[in-house]
Amino acid sequence: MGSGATGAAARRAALTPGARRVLDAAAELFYERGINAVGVDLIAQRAQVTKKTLYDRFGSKEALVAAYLRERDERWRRWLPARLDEAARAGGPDPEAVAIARVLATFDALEVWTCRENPRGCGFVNAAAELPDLTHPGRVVIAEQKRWFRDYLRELCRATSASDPDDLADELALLHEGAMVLGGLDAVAEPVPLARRLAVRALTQRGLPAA
Amino acid sequence: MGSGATGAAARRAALTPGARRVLDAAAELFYERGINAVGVDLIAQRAQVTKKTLYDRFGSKEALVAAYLRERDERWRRWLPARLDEAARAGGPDPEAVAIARVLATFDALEVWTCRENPRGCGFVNAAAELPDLTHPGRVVIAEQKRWFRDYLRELCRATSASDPDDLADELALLHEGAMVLGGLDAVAEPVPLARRLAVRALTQRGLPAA
DNA sequence: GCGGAGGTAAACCGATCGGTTTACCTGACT
DNA sequence: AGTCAGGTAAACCGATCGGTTTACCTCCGC
Repeated sequence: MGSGATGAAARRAALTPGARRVLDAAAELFYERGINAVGVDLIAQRAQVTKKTLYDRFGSKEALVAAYLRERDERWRRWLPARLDEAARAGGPDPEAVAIARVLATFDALEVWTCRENPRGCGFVNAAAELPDLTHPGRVVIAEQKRWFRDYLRELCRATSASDPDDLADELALLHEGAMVLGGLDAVAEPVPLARRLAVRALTQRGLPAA
Repeated sequence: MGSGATGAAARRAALTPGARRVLDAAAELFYERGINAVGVDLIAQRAQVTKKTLYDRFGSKEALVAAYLRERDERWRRWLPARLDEAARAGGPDPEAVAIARVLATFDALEVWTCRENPRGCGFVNAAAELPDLTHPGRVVIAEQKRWFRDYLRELCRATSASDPDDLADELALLHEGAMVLGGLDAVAEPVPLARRLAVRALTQRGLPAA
């Protein structure tokens, strides 16, 4: 753990070309068809790799599932803040206004993200449905992801002058989850804007001037 | 469709004792472990029935999955309105107040329901995660369930003097889904009260006196 | 020039998958 | 007395599951 690249980037770069293809194929298949419905043989075939290579790199299907979820989580953690920084730069000089803009920008980001990556609903919620065992390594990643997002929302809310920002963060988390689920079931036409309007209301209720 | 019992009750009563046990066992196992993780052999064993009986009564696993979801849907459709009628009777003589009480009572009902039947999140959302094929008979039942609940919420909202009641109903649906998902992941301590508070805000925003 | 990492190809393992078949038994209704 | 629905018990089917093994090949760095 000395000098040079560390953490997520290092782990990603450390992947063998074959392993990279395996993980990509697994990600696509697990999300689109469900984890238990996809066998390792199919993954190996899609990745143009033998099963031996798959097991040499990942050890087990369980571990591959965890790797899939971990990478999905990392992508989200890298992408979301970048997106919010963009929105913040576009805002005015007023720090309070910027903080509020960042909170609401999470919904604009969600809109883009769900279109691109979540047509079948939240990958973590779907995975949790298939992994009832709480000790499964994938379940641990899911718990970490939900925890991270909650804490991130708290940060954003605390940056505003909202009363009870932690409570506000929980409300926003609920709105995000609801929008993703409804989007996956297409039970409602435009769930994200719906959630955003509810979020605006939650902000104004707390005395914030939400444009 | 002449005299005597009809519809759901008839379908339920029509079940053979063996078939009844199969459906009960399947419901428990499908919900707790996931649909694809449960084999027909295990279901038959739990129901103390041979596989032949299972296939004689249900024809296929697909059909059994659909029957499981259909019964879950029927239970919910029977239970929820009964619950709301209770809440309405407890309300005062003012019809507007009663209508509002019924809307909010959906969240009190949800609280009870999730404790009793949904510790692992919404059974329909979980099932949808495992059934990517939109033509699967189970998927059809899921679509019907979401549709029914949406329409039911619209009814409730239209009974109030809320402006744009259909839109309000969509918001409430989103809050319900969000609360169920968060409850299943226990990412938040008390998701249902959280959703209920957001619902109250949605009502007051529309000029309704939500107690 | 040699060893080890990364890989292919393919056979193999026991277990389980969804589903079928044959033979026999039981109790209720006609 | 006879029929038939609802069942048990158990063998059987081909396919697939997650996972392992053996043998061989290739390229890169020391």
